[in-house]
Amino acid sequence: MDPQLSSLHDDVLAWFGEHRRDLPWRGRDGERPDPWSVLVSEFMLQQTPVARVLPVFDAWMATWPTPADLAAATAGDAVRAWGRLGYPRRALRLHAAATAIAHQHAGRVPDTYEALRELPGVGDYTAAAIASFAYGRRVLVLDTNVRRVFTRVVRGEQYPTRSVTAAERRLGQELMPADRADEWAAATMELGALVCTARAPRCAACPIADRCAWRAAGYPQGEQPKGQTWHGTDRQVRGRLMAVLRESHAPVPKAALDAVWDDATQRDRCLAGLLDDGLVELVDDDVFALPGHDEGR
DNA sequence: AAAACGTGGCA
DNA sequence: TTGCCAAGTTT
Repeated sequence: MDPQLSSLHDDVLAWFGEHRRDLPWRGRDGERPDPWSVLVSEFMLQQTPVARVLPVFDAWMATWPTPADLAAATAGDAVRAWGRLGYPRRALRLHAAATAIAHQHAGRVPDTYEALRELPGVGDYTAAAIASFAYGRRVLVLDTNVRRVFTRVVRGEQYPTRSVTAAERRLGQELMPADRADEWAAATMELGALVCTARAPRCAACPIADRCAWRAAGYPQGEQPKGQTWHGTDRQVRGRLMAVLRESHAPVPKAALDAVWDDATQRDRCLAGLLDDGLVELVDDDVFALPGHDEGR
């Protein structure tokens, strides 16, 4: 084993041992976490900060402690419980994943990357994360935190590219330790989340600052991909429409939805999009609700 | 393969 | 106040 690599592992893992956050989806004192908890948390954490996930996660697991419990609920119940986490299609896909697990996997969360990857809403990152954290498999977990850490430490650049490159995967594989790969994944993610942050990295607290290529190069500023616009977009309109549906337990007349946005063309396009996505159902003439509102009564 | 897809906190 | 950013996936 390359001694430099070995000491890199040691330093990062030692730092993790001291600064690891005690999050509810993580196992206690060396024990593996519940795979369902890992899966639910990973869905919620897609593009959403830990602090906002915590309360919703707790309520979710109390309501649906197993995949079969969620599968027995309606999709609308899932969307409503999702609350204001954002990207409500994730709630729909989590519900669909639970249904697939209940019916095609005997209620057990799959334990291989390949099987996980088949579940709705589970992409490369999420499949790797569940396989690693829940089952200890030695798979490469590349999230935005890990990518940023590797890009800075090894490549000497401030920001990773928009999408994962083959070179990045190669590097990630080379850096991955033979043992405790799951701990390495969690540690490098945590380092990116707590120290090697996007905006104001806390290099003074970094266990590997002495070998960081970006730091050694004098922190050259990189080009940032252009940010997303928000005001006036369909996403904003969809968000407002969903908020009305979510907060009402009774079906909603179209007039109530019309009130959230002036531009009728855009508003109707967005409502049609939500219907198409399966986030909204037409329950009567000009009356709408979250999906499956009248099932199981 | 670029673009769509929510939300709220923080600088 | 505006813009950035957060454990991505899908089409």
